[in-house]
Amino acid sequence: MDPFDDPRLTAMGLLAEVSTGLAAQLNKTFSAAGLSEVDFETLIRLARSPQHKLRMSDLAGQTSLSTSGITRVVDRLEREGLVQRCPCSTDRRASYASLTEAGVNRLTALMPQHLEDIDTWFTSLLAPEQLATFLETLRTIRDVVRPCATAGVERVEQVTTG
Amino acid sequence: MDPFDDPRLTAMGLLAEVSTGLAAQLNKTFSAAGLSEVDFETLIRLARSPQHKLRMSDLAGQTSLSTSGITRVVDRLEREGLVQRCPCSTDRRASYASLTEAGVNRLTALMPQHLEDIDTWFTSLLAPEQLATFLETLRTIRDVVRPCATAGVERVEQVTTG
DNA sequence: CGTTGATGTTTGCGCGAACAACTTTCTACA
DNA sequence: TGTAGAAAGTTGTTCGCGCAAACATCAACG
Repeated sequence: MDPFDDPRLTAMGLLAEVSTGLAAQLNKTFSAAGLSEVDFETLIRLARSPQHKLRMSDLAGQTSLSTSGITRVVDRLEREGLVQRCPCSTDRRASYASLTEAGVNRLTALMPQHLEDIDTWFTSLLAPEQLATFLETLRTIRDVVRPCATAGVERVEQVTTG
Repeated sequence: MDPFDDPRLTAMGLLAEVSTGLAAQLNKTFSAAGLSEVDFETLIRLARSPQHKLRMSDLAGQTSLSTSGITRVVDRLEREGLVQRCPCSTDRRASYASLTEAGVNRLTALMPQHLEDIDTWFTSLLAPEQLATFLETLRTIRDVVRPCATAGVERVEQVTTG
């Protein structure tokens, strides 16, 4: 038998295809707004954080970019005026990246199209209950593969499942 | 109200986190075998193709790499002896990339660990029925976002599980 | 209070991938 | 049959990102 024909490979491949294919579709809207996928990811993480700001390393933790990668992304976004660095009052090593008004505006401008894209290529394809089940399954996996995805949001104690 | 707190954003973010987080876990095994994620993706696509070979552009279509990207990947893999180019008998512009025996061996060697990884971080987390439902949903989305994912296969669709 | 090690961020460097231009070959059409 | 245009693949160029080293600051400890 062919050892490369395993249902687990198929399952994994399917997940990868969906993720990259979906990302490719959403990318169109990003680039129409002059943003890369990474740019958008960075901006939206800031937008969804308290006071629209986050420490550089927390940003790195949330985006699966390295800290040096975040430095460069924030450099670019700052040059475009979408983000600004501001010092941390309690730790002079650290700095916050915070959304500027222009950054909020840029996000706000593309958000309707982005949400429509997600609908078109993802959520509207599924019945409400099917979507809920799907998300529940994703959460199950997420909690295992990304125990630290909530860095900078909260201090969460992680329990090993034994 | 915060316009950046939409369930669709959460859903999309969850899917992205799962996909990248899972990929990061699987990557450990790849690099232990001296392969990058892209290398592995390329090799496995070849392994799962008839006669273990595929035209360069079909390879590009299946891997979401550009054709020039595939050229370089195959350059590398050929230098390592895992893949070899051979001309297409009916079209002298085209060339096939085909797995060498060394390539098959390399894949065979890491496959047990890879399958175990998929189990550990993905499939074993879900009940059989839950997994089946999950894959069904993934197929639904895949068929919409990636209509051409089967380029070069031309054959049948995979067997539906259950 | 100075030294040592840890932590947060930035820079030097190299690799890998996309885009566009180019070469070769195929196909269509007159 | 000859020409135009399309298609497959490779190469030049550019740029983004990760790794490791450097730099700045903090925390601990004598």
